[in-house]
Amino acid sequence: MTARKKLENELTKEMIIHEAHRHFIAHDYSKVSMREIAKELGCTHGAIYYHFKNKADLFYAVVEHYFNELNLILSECVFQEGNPTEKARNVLIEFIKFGLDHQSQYNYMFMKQDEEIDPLRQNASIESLHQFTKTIQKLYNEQLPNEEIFYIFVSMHGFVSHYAGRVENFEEAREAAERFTQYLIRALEKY
Amino acid sequence: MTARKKLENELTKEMIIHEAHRHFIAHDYSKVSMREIAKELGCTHGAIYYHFKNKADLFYAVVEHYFNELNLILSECVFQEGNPTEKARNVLIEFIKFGLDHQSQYNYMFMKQDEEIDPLRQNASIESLHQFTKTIQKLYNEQLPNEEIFYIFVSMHGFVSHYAGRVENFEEAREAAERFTQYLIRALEKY
DNA sequence: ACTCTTATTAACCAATGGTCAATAAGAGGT
DNA sequence: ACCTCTTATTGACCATTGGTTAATAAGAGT
Repeated sequence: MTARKKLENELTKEMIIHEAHRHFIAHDYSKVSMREIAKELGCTHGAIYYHFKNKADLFYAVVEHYFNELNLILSECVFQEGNPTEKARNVLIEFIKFGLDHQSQYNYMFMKQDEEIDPLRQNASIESLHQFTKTIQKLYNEQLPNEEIFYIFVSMHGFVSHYAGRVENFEEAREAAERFTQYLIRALEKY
Repeated sequence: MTARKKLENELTKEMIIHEAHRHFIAHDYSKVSMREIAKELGCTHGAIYYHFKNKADLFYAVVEHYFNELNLILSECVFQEGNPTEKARNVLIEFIKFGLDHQSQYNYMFMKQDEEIDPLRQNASIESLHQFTKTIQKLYNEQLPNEEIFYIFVSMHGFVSHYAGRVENFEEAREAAERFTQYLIRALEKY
């Protein structure tokens, strides 16, 4: 059976995700309504429910992209120039940069605890921690205790979640982030 | 003018806060409705709006108590037995304990970024950070750079917000918390 | 008795997430 | 051309929500 030809203005999941994304980066989950999104897509909100089972489902489809993006960023840090220390610090910086440049997403990826959303997101967020640990281990020839890396992760997470909402983007917290990552790496290497 | 005698079943702010508190510790802010609270108080939700200008206002009245409690806990740590290092670590432990034993509240006190709530809470949360800094400084004879203490605060905050939702209470994370605080103090004293 | 203030109700509003029967319209077979 | 199957979409509908407001009840002071 050949795939049915899309009508002129037929809705696709991608179109919906794209539009939803625009709204979720601008406003909190609870402030974004399915009707708003539908309006801008030129359809009724009922149509969205044909493609996504509910609001949380649509939201997760949006956030999933960000997990992929973050994992990519982290894994690419290894191939940049510099010694292990510099590279490791860069991993931290990039993580923080991601967190502060995509605050709403970060919020949902790592912070928000909401039954409505959580089951879907749990795995992806653990996966990201794994990715982070693996990356750092590689830089230090697997010599560090995983626990020590976990401490770094947790602390870095604290930095992001503290500055989120207080600054608009990473740039505004760059200096603080640089000092903080220096502090973290120092602690790591003094171990 | 003598204060008007309360009717038999007249509503008081305290009654409302008490009932609201019961709901907010059990469910997320967005899941708690003014009508639920009113129902259990035996009044209509309109009556609550006479005492509190809106839901966020009521919520903050609930959370305010927790800021006071936390500040009290932190300030009392100084008077316990032990050397400065032990005392300092105890401050961290107590902070984490508070965070993990009152997760929903902690969430709103330090994490949630919501225009609806934020303006009210901003000051109190900064105040808590001040309290923390002052306490630690006192223990180390004002010898530390404030920035270093801030790093500890941020990291500790990261620990709490990572474990929140993953454990039920402080007890379940006690061992991890003890190792983590050791790590933090070590980093602080090696400065 | 009258007035003032305080507290509460009940009806109302606009908005929300979600459901569903009805329907439009392409695809395939006859 | 006609019928049928499937897919996509509408629009009416529902319960629930935060919030507003006119009406009202009732104690206090004069």
